[in-house]
Amino acid sequence: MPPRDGRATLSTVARSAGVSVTTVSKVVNGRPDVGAGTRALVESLLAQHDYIGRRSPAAEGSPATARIEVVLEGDLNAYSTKIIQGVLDAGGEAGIGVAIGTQAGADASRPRGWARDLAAAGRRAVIAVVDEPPSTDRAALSRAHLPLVVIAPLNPQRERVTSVGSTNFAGGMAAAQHLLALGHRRIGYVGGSSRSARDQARMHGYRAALEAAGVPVPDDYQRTGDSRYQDGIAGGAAQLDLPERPTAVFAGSDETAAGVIEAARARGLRVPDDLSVVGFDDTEVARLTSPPLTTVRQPLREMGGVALRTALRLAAGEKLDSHHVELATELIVRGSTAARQVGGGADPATR
Amino acid sequence: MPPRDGRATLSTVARSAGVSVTTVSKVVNGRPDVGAGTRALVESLLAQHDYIGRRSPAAEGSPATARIEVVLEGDLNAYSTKIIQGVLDAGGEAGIGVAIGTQAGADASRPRGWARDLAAAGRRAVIAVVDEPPSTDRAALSRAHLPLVVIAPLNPQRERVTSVGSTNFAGGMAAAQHLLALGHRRIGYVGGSSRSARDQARMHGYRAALEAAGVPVPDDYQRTGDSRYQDGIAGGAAQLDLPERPTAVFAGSDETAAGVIEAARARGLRVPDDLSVVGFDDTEVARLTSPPLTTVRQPLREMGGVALRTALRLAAGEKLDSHHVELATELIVRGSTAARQVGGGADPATR
DNA sequence: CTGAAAGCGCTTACAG
DNA sequence: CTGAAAGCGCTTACAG
Repeated sequence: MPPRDGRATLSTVARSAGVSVTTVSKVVNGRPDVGAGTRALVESLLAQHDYIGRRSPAAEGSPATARIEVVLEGDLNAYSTKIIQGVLDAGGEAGIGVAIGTQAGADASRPRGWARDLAAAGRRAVIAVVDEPPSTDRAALSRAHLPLVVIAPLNPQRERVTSVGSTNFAGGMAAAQHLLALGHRRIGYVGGSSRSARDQARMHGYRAALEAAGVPVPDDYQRTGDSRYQDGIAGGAAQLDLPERPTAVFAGSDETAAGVIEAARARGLRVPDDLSVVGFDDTEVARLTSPPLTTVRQPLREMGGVALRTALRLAAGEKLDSHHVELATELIVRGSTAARQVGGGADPATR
Repeated sequence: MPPRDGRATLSTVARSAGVSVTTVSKVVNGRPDVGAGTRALVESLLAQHDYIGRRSPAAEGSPATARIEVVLEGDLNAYSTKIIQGVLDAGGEAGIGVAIGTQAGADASRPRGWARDLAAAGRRAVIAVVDEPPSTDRAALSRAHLPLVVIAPLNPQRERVTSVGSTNFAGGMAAAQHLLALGHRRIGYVGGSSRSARDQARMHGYRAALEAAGVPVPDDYQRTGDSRYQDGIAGGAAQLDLPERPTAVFAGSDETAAGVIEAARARGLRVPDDLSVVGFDDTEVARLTSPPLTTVRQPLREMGGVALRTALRLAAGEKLDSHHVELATELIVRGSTAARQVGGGADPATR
């Protein structure tokens, strides 16, 4: 009986190639004893027929078969690690295997048949921890009937892509309000790109809090660039070297905040005595800085879990209420913020 | 021809159960038309023989089929992340898919048939980032013909397990020699458990360097516990509160070092002016402390890559030259170490 | 409830 | 380099 689902068998392909099943089998298994022309012909027909071979009943049933593919941008870091932890946790609970994309190249250079291979290997959905999913990837996944969920994209609303994020605007507001409540009035911002709606929301939350409190926000107190350690050092340096330097800085990520702390230390300024610093994310970094970092927690693990469950729901053909969900951020107060010093902001050399 | 690798087939199980292949097939597929007693018998024999069914040539061919399972202990952290990055990189180069174990429970509580399920899902080998692979896991993997490679185990030589580590003794020596060269004579150690050969090697490397230089190593300068941030705070605090506190501390991990830096900061001591600190690992943490951390680099990415290639070699049935390989550590000098201050070690309040 | 028989998809030793 | 033939592991319609 031929496979009901219309999947190609060796004999389908052999017939259409006009060769024997034996020969097709050899090509599939990469045996050397096949003529070059024959091999090329058979290979093209295998691809045309989307041949994926006989399914293994064992693998079908196995909880170890990876159902979810996690796609990353660049290297793993403290941020993506927490998200992945959440995906793994939720996968473990659901009895679902999770594979991490081994990206030989960048997203731009996915191997041919990438999405089809994922489907053939048993994936049911893809979770991407990326700023912007390339449209080529989205098209390929859609052809392979693999739903995609993006975690914390730069511009969640712009694309018609299912995504999970957090309340960036509220987080930025909470950070600034915390600093205002500590008596700070000169509050700088060092954050991510202005092309990112995500980072814009954080910055505008900060601005909204300051404006509501009647506190001015000079242009040179707002610095946007990338969100890495080096950007924190550069942005922190620029602000701390101002004639009227801020007494507090809200950084758009924990890494950036670590850079700001280092910029302060390099200038002999103490955190939090001379400078309060608030980060964003609450990755492992926030626990390890000196002092430990006050930060706006993004529930990254939870976001990973929501992404996994959403992905499974899409794979099961369910409809979603909304294609974008945001989880609440929360201010975590640690040791990097303190009440504004009397006379704070003076040059430490004059003390 | 029966499978060479000794895997059970339906007929193996049928013979040992004294029933037909048909009946065994029905049990495997959960068909209802099998007597309860027969089903129970067959099921127990399937388990006994570790039956995993025939391999799917389909999934065989797909580069997306996860061939390697990475097993973790507890949550992902900066350390395991770098290793996994190395595994992913090497997997990408080899065109090999990598899955991360979704451990619902701890290692102790692997689900029944764990290793068998992995084999059925196409895994060829397992890489464990764990202190000690439980013998139950090792037995299960061996029955499922899945080779195991352990990365940086506590006691690499003790077990007959293939493992990849780094030159811990040499690393400890390099750290201490660096501090000695900077003029330090009161050099403390805050490191991992004394039950761990890995941590012992680091400590003895440190001791060897000090003894070779004729520098005494008082007992209360050597503190062992766990290797986390909190242990660094506690260990750092204990040493910094000594009547004659060290002017430099070698910490057994970057996290511990971050804790020592925090203990110093909490006491108003500046790093590196009042206290030099050397870490171990060179994870992302080392870049983000203030000041950036001088540390002994373990080539964690490379170790992940070597583990992957070793695992594939074992899966292909190759013999290894050695069941344990160590990659070289290397001292990375950053900002947390400096020449001993003239008068260094005095209470800062008296300056 | 059980299993002999037929048949599928695939692989391989071997003849040409 | 190619494929007919034998055979493996598995499934299923069917006889008892």
